[in-house]
Amino acid sequence: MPELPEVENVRLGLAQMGLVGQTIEKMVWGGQKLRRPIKMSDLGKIAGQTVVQLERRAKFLIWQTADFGILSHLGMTGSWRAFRRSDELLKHDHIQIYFLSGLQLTYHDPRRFGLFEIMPKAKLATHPWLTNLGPEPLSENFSGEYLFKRGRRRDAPIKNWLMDQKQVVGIGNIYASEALYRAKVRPARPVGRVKKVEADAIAQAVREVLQEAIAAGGSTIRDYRNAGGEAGAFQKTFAVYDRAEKPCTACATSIRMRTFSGRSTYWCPKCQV
DNA sequence: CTGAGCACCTGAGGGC
DNA sequence: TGCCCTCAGGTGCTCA
Repeated sequence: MPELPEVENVRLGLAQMGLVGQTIEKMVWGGQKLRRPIKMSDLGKIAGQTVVQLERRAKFLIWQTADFGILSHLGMTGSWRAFRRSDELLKHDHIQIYFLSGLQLTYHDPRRFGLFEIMPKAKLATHPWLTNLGPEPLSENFSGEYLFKRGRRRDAPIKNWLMDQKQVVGIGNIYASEALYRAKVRPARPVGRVKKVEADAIAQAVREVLQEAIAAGGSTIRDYRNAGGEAGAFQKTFAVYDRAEKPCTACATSIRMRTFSGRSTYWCPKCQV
């Protein structure tokens, strides 16, 4: 489900609710494993800890307390919702975090592709989930030049390369198609055959699409909700994603779809070269 | 090493 | 109504 704009909106929402500064009373896990089992012993250690920092890196949410780091990845269908304490649980609610203030956070994830782990703070920096990640697409470290240089002699379709978190993080199936449409480059083009000017256009398009999607509250196809339970709005302005056979908004040509490594991919055969 | 395919899960929606 | 099939915002493993 969530790509960078959705995770960023969850982070913003949690920050606005004042998560930083809240003290954890207890954490409860329902027992169903996500992508990996959650270590029960870790949950007990977190009681009494105060959240001092909330960040996003790639598609991970990172919480820090004085002594611990908490990593959360939403997978395809994960969401955190915040509300005043209540014992009412929905199906697929897996983790509850109770705060002394009365705030409660619940992790909900029907498909259970998400990840959740608590670790001593010192282990955060070297955690395997956070190593081998490419640059943040909205940082200076991601540019057309970076794409052009790193993509040389690579044969993978540019679309797959953009989704590879080792190359650049945060871009998933929706925003890869949307960014390539804006950059006017076909998704099947091998990265190694992307020209420098095109690489510049792609990097710029990635930044624009992600920033606009963040501002629109992310994209909601079915599951995504922010921490307040609200859907995003960026799906209303998709140029190509999920628009197979519909007219291109620029030239009216029928939008084409095919799968790349098992993922549906959309483009305009006339606007994109 | 690279790239492709599949596995991991549940639920929604379409065809019959 | 119900069954069966396909598909879904991700990623990690295996295999050629």
